[in-house]
Amino acid sequence: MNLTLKSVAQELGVSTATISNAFNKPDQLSVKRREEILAKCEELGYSGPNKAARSLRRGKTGIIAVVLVDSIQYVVSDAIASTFVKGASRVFEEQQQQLLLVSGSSNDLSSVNDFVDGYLCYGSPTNGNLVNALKNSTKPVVTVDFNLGNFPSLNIDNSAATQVVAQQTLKKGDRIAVIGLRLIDSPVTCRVYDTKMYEPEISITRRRLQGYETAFAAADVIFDYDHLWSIPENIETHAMRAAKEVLTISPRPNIVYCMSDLIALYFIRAARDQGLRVPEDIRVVGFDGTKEGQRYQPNLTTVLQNSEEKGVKSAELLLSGSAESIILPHDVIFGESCPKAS
Amino acid sequence: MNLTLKSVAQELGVSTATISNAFNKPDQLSVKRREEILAKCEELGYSGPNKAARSLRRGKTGIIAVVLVDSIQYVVSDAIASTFVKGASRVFEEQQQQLLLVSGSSNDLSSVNDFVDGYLCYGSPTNGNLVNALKNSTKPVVTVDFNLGNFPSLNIDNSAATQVVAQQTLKKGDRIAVIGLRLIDSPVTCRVYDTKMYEPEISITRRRLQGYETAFAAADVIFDYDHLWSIPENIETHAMRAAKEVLTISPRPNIVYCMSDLIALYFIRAARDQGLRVPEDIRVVGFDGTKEGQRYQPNLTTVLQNSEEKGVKSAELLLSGSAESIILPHDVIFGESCPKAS
DNA sequence: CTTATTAAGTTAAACAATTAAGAAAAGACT
DNA sequence: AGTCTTTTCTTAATTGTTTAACTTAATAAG
Repeated sequence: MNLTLKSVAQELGVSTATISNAFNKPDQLSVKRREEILAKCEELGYSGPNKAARSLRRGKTGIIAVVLVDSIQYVVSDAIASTFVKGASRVFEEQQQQLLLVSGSSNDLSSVNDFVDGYLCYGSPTNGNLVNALKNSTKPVVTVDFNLGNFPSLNIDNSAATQVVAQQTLKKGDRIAVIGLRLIDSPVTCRVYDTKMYEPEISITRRRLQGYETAFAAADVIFDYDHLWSIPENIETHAMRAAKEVLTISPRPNIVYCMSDLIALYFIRAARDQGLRVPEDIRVVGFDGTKEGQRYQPNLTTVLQNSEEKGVKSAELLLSGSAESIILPHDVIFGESCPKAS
Repeated sequence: MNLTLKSVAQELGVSTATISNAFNKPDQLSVKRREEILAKCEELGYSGPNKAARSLRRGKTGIIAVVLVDSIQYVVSDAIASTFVKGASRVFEEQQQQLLLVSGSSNDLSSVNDFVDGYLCYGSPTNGNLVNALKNSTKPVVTVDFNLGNFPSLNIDNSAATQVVAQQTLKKGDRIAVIGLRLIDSPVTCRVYDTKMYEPEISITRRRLQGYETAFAAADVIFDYDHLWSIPENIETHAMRAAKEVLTISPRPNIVYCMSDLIALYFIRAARDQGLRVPEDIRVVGFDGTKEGQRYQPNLTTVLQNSEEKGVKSAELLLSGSAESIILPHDVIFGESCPKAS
């Protein structure tokens, strides 16, 4: 037989309300009675009110869904994303909230919606169904790295960051290439040309591109989208493919802006495989400020964003119930892969 | 106003049972009526029966807890563990089960127990409270990399693996050191000496040690626990610390068995920092068969275990309800870091 | 034209808690 | 002693479903 409030109440000869209060509202009964009850529960092996029933009645579950726009598999193997989860999970642990990891590829949230108190969404939601599901949510939502309707969000100023980097690295007469990440809705690595890109609202990388473009325009450097690549995932295969394509351009670009450190590192590798020197023959800029990028020889010129802090702040934002959005600061790091232009 | 079965039923002038059946048991009502109902629900924005209420009534939630003995932060940053999660999550996705990641540091499962249908537990449960919580669970449990009571489990034969590796690499007169992982209950890197180690039942690394010892004994090589280190976490800091301590032994060991590839790689780095050659001056053996270990120069002699398959098989085992335990096969790889002894 | 069978719905009792409102007992105050 | 508070506990409604058991209507069989 399963233990319930009712069965325990019977056992003790008190009402179910009293047992419930013993667990939830200690001031509603005498100290002595409360101790009796808790002792008896311990003895019987009753571990407290059933959470499903409680949440049904209360409308709260104590579980927060962390929605990862890319599949769970991706996040678990991606350093940036996993650091984000690390930060968020620390806050939830402190505030006694459980964390439910939800893959954004799952298209709808109906299967978990009733078990969670809110959503912490990370990534770039190129998945329209998911966006709709979130929009229609009656529960609190915080978005990270993208904006959605009036939901509070947490971002760094991506376009300002790339604009500053480009402005301070670009020289007159430079031949530019840009390797972007998820700029267009395609499963393959390719040039962008005139393909319709994701909207800046939704895509951080599109905003990064805007920053570059502003700087390019200000420096009177011509930049066409046939020198712009988009890779679908931040992994070796795609990065290498794009790098090799970039290196076939004639005349060869002498500066490459990459939208992640990972892309930048593989680009350097590809360039060296062809006997090119970085930064002498070709300068390379990254984005993220990963440890790998800083340890590498040459270390990367990049934008440092503190992913763990993103996790922490966004989790706090969600739990606070505040409706404000937050812009986190970032740092521009000048490394050997692309020295600051004087 | 919240939409419920009841409110939708009223709107349509039918009973709640009929609406429920429209969602759960299509054969209990006419096709026409069912379509009417589903259309109306769509129109009203009712997305189906509330899951909390359903689980209260049914006693099933459709959520599986993946319990990570180490903190979530650790797993997310550890390649082996994250590959495991990757495999498991694929199976759950296929079988329409949600995955709830639970940190084993949370000491008890009462906060999630009512929301899950079962537990998939990964790691070495050095946390006694957690072990008790699992033992008392009334829900299905599958353990991976350790055994707990009569619960079905999934393991590779750790002691056989290390025994074979040691047996085929050891030479007469070798001076041995072993760098273990979580062999004792300590937060610091240190020699084991006569400290009480975890039981083999619970600790895969203790079982690995047993394999080594069997081989050492068979080869008539003396091995004392003052040449045995234990590091608390599989990360750079601890690995480096242990490596440096090992390298101070005089006379210096000429073969080191490491209980993970990560430890082995950092050991090689530390040895080279001191001008030593691997394998000429000192031979190094790893464990796990990671990509990094195979790509490195020299590539590692190690034991390959397929973590993703572990995730897949254990998830399937849990969902199948079978009570059998599984021993997965492993491979011994001989690399340049420690050639096979002839 | 009965009678048996099947189909299509309804009723009402769980499921395991929470909580507002009320009752009884105990203490405090005049 | 009588009245007013406060403390302590109980009653009973409520949360959103599922499902066994029942009713009614329609169809098939004899």
